[in-house]
Order: sequence, then structure tokens, then C-alpha cells
Amino acid sequence: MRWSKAFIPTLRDDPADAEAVSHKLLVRGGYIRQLMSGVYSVLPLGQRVRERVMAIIREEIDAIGGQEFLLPQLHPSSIWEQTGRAETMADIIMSFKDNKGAKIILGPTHEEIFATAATELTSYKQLPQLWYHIQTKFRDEARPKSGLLRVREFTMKDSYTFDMDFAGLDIQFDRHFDAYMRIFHRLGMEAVAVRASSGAMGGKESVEFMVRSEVGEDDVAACTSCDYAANLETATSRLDPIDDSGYGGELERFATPGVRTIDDLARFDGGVQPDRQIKTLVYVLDGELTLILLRGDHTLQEQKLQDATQSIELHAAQAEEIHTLLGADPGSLGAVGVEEVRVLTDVALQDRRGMTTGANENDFHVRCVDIERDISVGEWVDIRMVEEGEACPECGEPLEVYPAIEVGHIFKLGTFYAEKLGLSVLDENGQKTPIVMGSYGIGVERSMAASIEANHDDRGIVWPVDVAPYHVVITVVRTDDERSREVSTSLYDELTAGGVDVLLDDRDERPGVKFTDAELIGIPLRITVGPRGLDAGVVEFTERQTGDQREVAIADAAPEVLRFLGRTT
RNA sequence: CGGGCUGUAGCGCAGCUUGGUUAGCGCGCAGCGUUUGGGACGCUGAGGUCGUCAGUUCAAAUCUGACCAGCCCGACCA
Repeated sequence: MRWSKAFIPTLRDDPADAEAVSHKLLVRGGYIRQLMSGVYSVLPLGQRVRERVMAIIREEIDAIGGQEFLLPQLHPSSIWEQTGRAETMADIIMSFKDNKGAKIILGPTHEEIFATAATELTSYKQLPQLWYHIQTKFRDEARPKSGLLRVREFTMKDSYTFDMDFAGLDIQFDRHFDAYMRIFHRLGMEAVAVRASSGAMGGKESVEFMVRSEVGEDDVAACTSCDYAANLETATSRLDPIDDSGYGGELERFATPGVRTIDDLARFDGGVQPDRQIKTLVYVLDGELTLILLRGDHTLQEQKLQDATQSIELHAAQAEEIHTLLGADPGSLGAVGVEEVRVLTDVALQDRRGMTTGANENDFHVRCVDIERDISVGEWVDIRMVEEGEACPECGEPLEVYPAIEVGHIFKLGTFYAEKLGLSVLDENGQKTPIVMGSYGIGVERSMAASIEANHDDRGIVWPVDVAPYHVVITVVRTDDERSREVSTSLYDELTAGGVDVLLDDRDERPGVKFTDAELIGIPLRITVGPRGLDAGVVEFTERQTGDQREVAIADAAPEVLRFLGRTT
């Protein structure tokens, strides 16, 4: 492609509405333009990268036996109602009525539709299967952000596996795991696999692939020593035991005027340190008011709470609801003596004695609380948010917590969809048996953006060779120089004929503009052709990533490019 | 959904407090000329329903109200 004919609208200034580096560079580099919140037009350069990302994914999924489909974006809402997800995913589903009045859902994911296709599987002899497609998804995210990192319309590679049993599922799951690690590596990212919450997917086990980044929206707790890593939504840690000996005694109510917070009580004369307090929260879980007990210095992890209770909708209770339930306001709440209310207690409070908590009367607390003795615990659950520096649950070394971008997520779904949608095969004995499913997703545009977050410098994008929109840019320093035109054109022709994607910068611009643009859009190799070099019979190679420059004899240029690209000559 | 901020030319911005005639600046864009190894310079020129609607006023980019859109923080979210 000749740059003079290409539509590559680069910008000098950062777009005013961009914050994330990948967003700024994608817009400035002429890769994308925003159409509306969370919806982007992909320009020619962006489309080339997108195609390369999809090609890499396709290669790796084909390599583990994937068969490519293309399932629709328009789904009848009835199928979503059968699995119950029309309701559980209602807040992100985009839908409309067709001209006959039928409700159509714009697919946010394709478990239901692949499962529908899989109803034609009838025999164990047909299993296992690995099906996938690369298709547009629609999700009405409440708050799209950061350019391509969080959008409402995007492309996803989603695969689905169908097996006789969980052992088969495990094999397909592991194959996907390995394929995903290869894919992200080829996309220029070092992904970390973490244990995750499977949320509304209806699954039992899931692994997320995370790329460490300041603009990431998830938090990962990772061991500094062993390979333990988990999304903060599921992470656990080992706590130092607290010695409660010497804290026995009878319950004692005492006045705490003005004390409303854990810290207040820690500073109060006659109060105690946060780890000797019980924090009492009131949540509404699927409509039921529930007490949540945590150690005073601990924080609730809402996703862990949701997973532990299998609740669909939860939120903190309103002040009035709390007062009606317990007769006091937040700051003076406790579970001592509370009956007939569901109480969920974090496991960090197990066996604790000599604790202090609110008395359910404003300005009063209770001390010498023995959890087992004085509180109707209800259920013990792990719902505490892990903090940086706590001990790894597996090896005891410190955990670190960092933000990361979720670029992929794989799920062991089990038989949820089989049961809802009637997926079954006959086994060797002629017995009807439900099909065991897995699902596996990679966000294509998000991966593009994440790759930029991981591969850029202050001049622009630094694409890995495999995903760059062009491998090489030939920068013609003087377009009015006859020799420069001849050499650059013949090199362009030779490389193009050899299967190299070349951008020939033949624009009538000053050299500085061309160099800056080439670096901004991130082409891995620049070949500078100008009178200065041609006098010595050479062109100049500049590697985007390292900045290394070297002179190459004109005749050696093409083979040198192939060597750079890792192709043998 | 709560909080904050912003809508003026393709991009980035000023002007609004204190209403007043042809609404400015930089970049970019077109033509001509000079230039040409790290975002050149001169001259000429094109390009704007000032987010939308309503109101106040002799007069609204500017004041008032409603609405719409976008960004950021939070909530929410495979």
C-alpha cells in the first residue's frame, strides 16, 4: 500500500476524551474512531490488526481441533428465557421488537445458540466436539470506558465444548488453557491465568487470563513466590492466628457515646483494636435482609458474598430497613441475640472470643463476645477481601495485588445448558446422558488494546510483528529524487511479491513527519531510503522496538527483511 | 443509577464572569512559491445550525429552564 493513497488519519494531539494509552494511540494512529459511547468504527489500519489477531486465534483454536461456525447475532428471546438468562443478564442485554412484534435479543454471548445447534448431537460416538466462531457481541455496559477496553459492541472468539463427562471436559479445558497462553504470547502479552468467579455463567470453575496494567479493571492477588494467582473476587489468604486466651468473661454492655466507626471504637477509651471487633453489615440478598459479620479490620468482597450465597441480586440495605430490623443505626449494629435473621459470618471470625460489637442501640456496644456462645452464626462463609501483603494460601509467602485487564475467560459449564435446553446423547449402553459443556472466550478488540497497553513507548505503538498492520514501512526521504523513487519502488515490489506487507511512504511530506507517523502507528521495521544512503549504496533499517539502526546494501535489503521477520531466505 | 466535568470548524482550544455589528487562535485542509535525514516557512483561500429545544431581551456562543450527548470517579457488569 502506498501511504499517499491510504486512509490513515493520524492526529498530532491526543483526543480530549481519551485517558488510557491504548485509546489515545488507537485514535491518534488512525486505527479507530468513536461513533457513540462504547461503539467504535474500525478504520483500515485497525481492521488489518483485528484480522491478524483473529488469524492467530483461529490458528491456535484450529490446532486443538476447533471447527469454525458463524452463528447469528439475532436471537429469539425465547431461548434466553428457557435458560433463565433473559432475566439474570437483563441489565446488559440489548433487545428490540421485530416488525411482527417478536422480541429479538442481540447476542451478548452464544451458549444458548451453540447449545441449540448441539441438540442434533445424538450419540456418544459424536463426542467430543469443539465448536467456535468469531462473532460480534452486544452488551449494554452501564459504563463503557478506555477506548476498546470496555465497549458495548465488540468481537469475541467464543468456543464451546461438548463432552460425555467431566473428565472429557477437563481435557478440553486444559487444551484451551494452553492454546490461550500461546495466543496471548503471540499477541505480545504475558497473560497470567487466575482463578475467577464465574458469575452469571452458570458454571462451577473458571479461569481468567489477565494482563497486568494500570488501566485494568480487575484486581489480581498473586503470590510473590509460588504460582498462586486469583482474581480478588475469589482470592483467599492465610491469616496469622490471634490469641484470644485471657479474653473470656461474661457479655458486658457499655456506653460508647458518639462512636460510629471501627476506628472510633479503636480510639475510644475502653474500646479495642479493629481485629478484636466484629463488623456488622446489613445486605439484601434476593430480597432477604441478611447480617454480614466480618472482623473489624476486614473488608467485604461482594462477589465472594454473591458466589457463596448463590444470590442473583444483592445490595447494601437502606438506613430505614436497618433501623426497622435491628432498632439501631449503622455504627451500633451487632448480631448478639439476633434470631430469625439470616446471619453470614466470615470464616476469619471462627473460634474468636473476647470480641466487641454493636449492641443494636445507638451509642452502646457489647464486649466479651464469644462468637460460638453468643451469636447464632448461621453460615460460615469466606467473603473477606484479600489485602496486599497477606500470606499466600498455598505457600505462605506475601501476596501482591495489582490491576489487570481480563483478555480471556474459560469456563467449565457442566450440564447447566444441557438440562435447560435438552442436550443429551445415548451412551454405549443406550442410556440417555446429558452433555457436559465448556465455554471459552477471548475479546478481540480488547486484546488489541491490551497489547498496546503492553507494547508502546512515548512515541507510539510498538506492535509485535505478528499483529502489526504492516511489517515494514519504506520511508522515502525525498520523493522528488529519481533514484530514491526507483530504489524504494523496486524494493516495495520485491518485498510485496515475497509476501511481506509493506507500506510505502511516498507522501510529499517532510522526513520528520514521516518518521513520526511511522513510529506512532508502530510498524516494526522502517527502511529509510534517501540520497545520503544511496550515495553509499545503502538503505537504512530502523527497528521500532529497539530503535537500533543499521545500514544495509541495497541488494541485501529484501533478504534482510525476511531475516528480520523470522523467515528463512 | 449516584457524584463531578465537558459540548464553539476535521483535531486541540479561547471567548461566556460584565449580552452588542463580519465568532477567534493553533494544527490540519486547498492553491502558489521557497524548502526537504526528525512534526518547515511565506502569501492567498475554503471550512462554524456556538449540542438541541424553549424562554428572557431591541439584541443570546454569552442569561434562565428543560432535554440530549460525551468523558472521569463510584455502583453495576461472562
